[in-house]
Amino acid sequence: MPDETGLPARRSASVKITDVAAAAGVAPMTVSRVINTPDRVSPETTARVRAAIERLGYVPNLIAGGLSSRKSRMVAAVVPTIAHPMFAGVVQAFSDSMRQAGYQVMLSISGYEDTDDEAMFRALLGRRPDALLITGSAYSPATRQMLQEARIPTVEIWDVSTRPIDMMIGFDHAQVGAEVASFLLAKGHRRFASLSAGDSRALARARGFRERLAAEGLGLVAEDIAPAPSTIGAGRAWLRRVAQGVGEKRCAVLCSSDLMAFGVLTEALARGLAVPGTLAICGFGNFELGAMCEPAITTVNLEGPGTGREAASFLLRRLAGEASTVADRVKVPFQIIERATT
Amino acid sequence: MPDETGLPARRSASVKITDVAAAAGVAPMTVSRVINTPDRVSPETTARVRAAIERLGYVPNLIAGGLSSRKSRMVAAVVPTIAHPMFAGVVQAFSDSMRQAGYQVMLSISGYEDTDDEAMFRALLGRRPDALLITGSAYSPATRQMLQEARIPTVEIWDVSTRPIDMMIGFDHAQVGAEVASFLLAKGHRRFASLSAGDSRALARARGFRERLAAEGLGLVAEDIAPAPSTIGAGRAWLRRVAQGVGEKRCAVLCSSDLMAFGVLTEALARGLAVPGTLAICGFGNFELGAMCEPAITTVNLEGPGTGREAASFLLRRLAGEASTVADRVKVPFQIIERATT
DNA sequence: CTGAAAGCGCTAACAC
DNA sequence: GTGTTAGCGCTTTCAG
Repeated sequence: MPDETGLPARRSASVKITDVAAAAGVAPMTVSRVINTPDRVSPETTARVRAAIERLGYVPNLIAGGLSSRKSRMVAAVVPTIAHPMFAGVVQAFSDSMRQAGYQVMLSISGYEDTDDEAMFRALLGRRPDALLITGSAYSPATRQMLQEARIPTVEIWDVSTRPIDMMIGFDHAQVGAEVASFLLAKGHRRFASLSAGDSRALARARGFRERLAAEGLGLVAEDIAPAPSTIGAGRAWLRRVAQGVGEKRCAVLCSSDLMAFGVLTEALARGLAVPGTLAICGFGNFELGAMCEPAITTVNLEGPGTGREAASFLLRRLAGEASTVADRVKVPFQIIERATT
Repeated sequence: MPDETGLPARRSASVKITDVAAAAGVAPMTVSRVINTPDRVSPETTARVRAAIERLGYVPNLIAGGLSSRKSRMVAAVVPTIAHPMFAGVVQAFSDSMRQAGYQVMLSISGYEDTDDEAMFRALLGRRPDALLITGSAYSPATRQMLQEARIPTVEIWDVSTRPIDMMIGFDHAQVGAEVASFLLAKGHRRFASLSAGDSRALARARGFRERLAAEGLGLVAEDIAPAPSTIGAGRAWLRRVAQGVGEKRCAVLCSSDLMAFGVLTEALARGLAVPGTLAICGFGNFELGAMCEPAITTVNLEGPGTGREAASFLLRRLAGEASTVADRVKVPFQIIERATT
């Protein structure tokens, strides 16, 4: 008799391990072994079970398995955006590495606004990820406590300024700003401007930049903030607004990203400002765009994909049972790449 | 007596519903109700339970709950890359919409190579997502069957050329190519070239372009393929290679994306080729870059975020119990946006 | 090498 | 409005 759907011999709504076991004439536990520890099952049994799995189209319920073994084989990743090449690269590399090791990534895009991070992390931790990747450190004390009590390997990337929850891969954003300032000073610049995105790390770079200049007794011709994340449009719009003041004499500007820098560059060329003659421009992030445009943009290199891979390897090592070491707190090196805009 | 860790009065390794129930003096089921259906519990009880939850730092195990209720409240999303603004936009919008509705996104970045899609989908479906977003349609028959047997709402985006598994939001890539050809013909062009990324959909656009021109008795001066995904660098490298042939007489080129188009544009300007005088360029995707660079690039607009949001709303509607309708097969409109490079 | 029993942490279904 | 019972589909543990 055909079932309700009218389809002939339809497979059961969801094939489970007991169905496979019955079909293969073994205990459910043996099916489980064939899947998870095949070397502990005889070749003949394995073959029979495999055939049954194939025939029934069995897809093991990892949720049920995870509940039992207390391992979800999922990891959570939190980034502010993936619209930026930097974070897209981090997420892509991280996700590749984790997937190869059998982990599935739950992605949370947190945005830059301070929305309810506690609710977000609660939703994440409720799914019992085996490990956690977090970008930055703008969480509340309550959230911090929740993360610590989750007692899972956690790596924070993209910053080093706070006491870490667990592991950390990042760098000092203020230091980047300061080093760019030093670099530009060494090139003979004396007039400066800064265009920053409104997120805490971009602002830290702008601050480092400003303070290093202040130490030389120099101020900024313009110091502006655009909503995060930084965009090409924000760069163009900014220069359109400040071109009069900034463009009247040789000036060097630090931008929050190569995207913004490209916007400033494009607007400068459209206005006939010489780059780097009248306006020197430094970006951040070393995106393909900055390397490929004309003139190519001086920037700060950071290895997003490298960070993603390293974060994965930190977590995987911990998941494999290795203890925490001091080396789990890594300062990512960065380099200023001088190109044609300075 | 302190526990093994030596920490004073440390909270249990993991607080569970029975702990909260005991602390509040109620049954576990009542705790569950306070969390999931608060209106069915008296205010006093709710208050007591809430206090216990707070005090113990209870984070409900959604995995266990999901196993019981057969709802994981997770959705899987598969995209070839997130390094491209188009897919980054789709994923970001999709993930926002789903998260607002209480769903967590499991992201799988499949790449463009034909790796083992069956293994990937098996890993995904094993986590029993409540719904599925898939980009494109390059899966094997076995995978297709697996997806159908999962019997969960599924939406395929970014293409319409195949018979869908379930819902679909996309457009005909060959048609896009053909319409760009018509557009360029109408502008008086008679010499053409095409630079395509090597993925099936970009190739379909290139084919549509070629065939529409062939119908007019016109061939292509150059027709090249670069590895997917398309990049700025590939665009520059291509023109460097073919500049002699392509640049000797007025020519119009179709690129797989605005990124590639920007690469071609930049190389053209660097070589002193007039754009659009000598070389006309059309991109695809309507990325910010193409709109903001000088000269701005003619492109095909597609609303990535809109697609992501619509995909989410399709799935959510289905998850809310609404039946499938014909309107679940949507052809996304696209428009040629004429800017300065044609 | 294989199996049986017990239970992971929660919720559906049914009492009361 | 609240509690009890019986699983969800798998793996752990212990026997053989």
